[in-house]
Amino acid sequence: MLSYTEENYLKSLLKLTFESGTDEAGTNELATLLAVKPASVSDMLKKLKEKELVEYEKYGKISLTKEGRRKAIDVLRSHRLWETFLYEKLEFSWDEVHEVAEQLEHIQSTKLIDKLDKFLDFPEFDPHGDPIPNKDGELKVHFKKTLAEIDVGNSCKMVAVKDNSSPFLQYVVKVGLGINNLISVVAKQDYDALIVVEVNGQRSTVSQKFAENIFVV
Amino acid sequence: MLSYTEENYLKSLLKLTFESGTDEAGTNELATLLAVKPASVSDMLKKLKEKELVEYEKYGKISLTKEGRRKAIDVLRSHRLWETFLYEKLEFSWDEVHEVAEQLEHIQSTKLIDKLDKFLDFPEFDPHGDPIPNKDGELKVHFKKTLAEIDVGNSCKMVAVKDNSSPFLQYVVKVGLGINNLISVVAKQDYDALIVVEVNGQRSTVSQKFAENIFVV
DNA sequence: ATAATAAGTTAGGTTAACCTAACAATTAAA
DNA sequence: TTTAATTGTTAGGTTAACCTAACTTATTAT
Repeated sequence: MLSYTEENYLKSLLKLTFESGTDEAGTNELATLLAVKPASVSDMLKKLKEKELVEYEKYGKISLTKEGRRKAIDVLRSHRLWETFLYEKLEFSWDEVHEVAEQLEHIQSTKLIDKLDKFLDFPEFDPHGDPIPNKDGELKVHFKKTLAEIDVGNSCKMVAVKDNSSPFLQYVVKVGLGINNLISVVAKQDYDALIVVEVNGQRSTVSQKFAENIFVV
Repeated sequence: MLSYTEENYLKSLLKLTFESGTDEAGTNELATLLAVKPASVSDMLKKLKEKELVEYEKYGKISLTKEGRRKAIDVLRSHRLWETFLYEKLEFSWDEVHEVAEQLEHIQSTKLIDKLDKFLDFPEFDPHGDPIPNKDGELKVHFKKTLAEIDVGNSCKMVAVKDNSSPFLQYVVKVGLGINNLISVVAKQDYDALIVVEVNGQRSTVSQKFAENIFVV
């Protein structure tokens, strides 16, 4: 049985891996997200490593084990189901659900979560549009936006690719893109759906098709 | 803001006062109910006294202050509303609701509880028949059984009276009854609804009307 | 390649809530 | 009313999760 705090560490670790697109995270990052000092994170990592929920070596990167990831996904599932409940059944507003769900997500009862899931008719997305993992820990979609959905003048960070084929990946590199790069959308041609982006000062023109295969946050 | 643990102490104290019919409790009693050692209770009582949630002097009886009682009632309200929710909406069985409600009752959000209350259409009783305090901390009924509902051969403990008039109270004393007395129901006459009870070895015959004004547990 | 900066760890300390063991006060029984 | 049993308190210790301050390792920039 995990403590409230351990669950929060795992959940935050999962969040960081989602956001970075890699499956690794650092101590400071995690400390910031949890609003805790890095020293506390070092402490907790020892415990989580003992329990085989994370993998890491001193001064190395942190990643979730299969079991750790599963536990984290269960917390996420719980959180998003509660958000959905608060929004749909109790008429909480969009911005109020998170805070209360932060507490509710730690209630220990698999039965409760599964019954809640059924009561809500097995929703696939929470009020923020984020996917809700199912009973088996499966998420339908990991990232909600593609580069194609970013409006002119806005920026975003590349997080993953949809298409893993070599030709595509080679093209990505050529444009100067890579995981964690910041992308600014400079202009869009409505007529032929071309998009002008800027990455590290380098401008490139890409197609709609290309942009739909780049996941961003 | 009270901790999870402080809330449990207050809740248990309220429970003891309900059960004993007085508004006082002892350290050992409380320790047993909380599954904790008496020494821990002594520790906590200091803290609760500091916060003006309980009144007590060393080696004396413990009682809730007005504020402490109010907090305890809010926890009770939360607990019973959650039990109702689990039973009515999530199809939990009668015996499963308590354990999960023990956790849910500590979620900190007045808004959540009030919205839940509304969602359930302001129920007055939980699945066990216990009254649910309203938003202002008012309970409709404090005790669910009267002496009239006890079957022949069973015993119960007197906890309170419904009728506070002098004639009735004098009659109560005459029968040998008082707060905390154990009562055995020896026989019942169906025809004229008379009940034979035994209190401290003393047998008395009382009417249905009388029995309906004695609350028991 | 070395120095400066950032990132991560360790040692030692704090707090809340618990514990045991020893003691003190109260209540009940002889 | 003195003893015995019960009840309650205190002192000192433990654990989880946090902290600060000092240190070590890794990364980045010159």
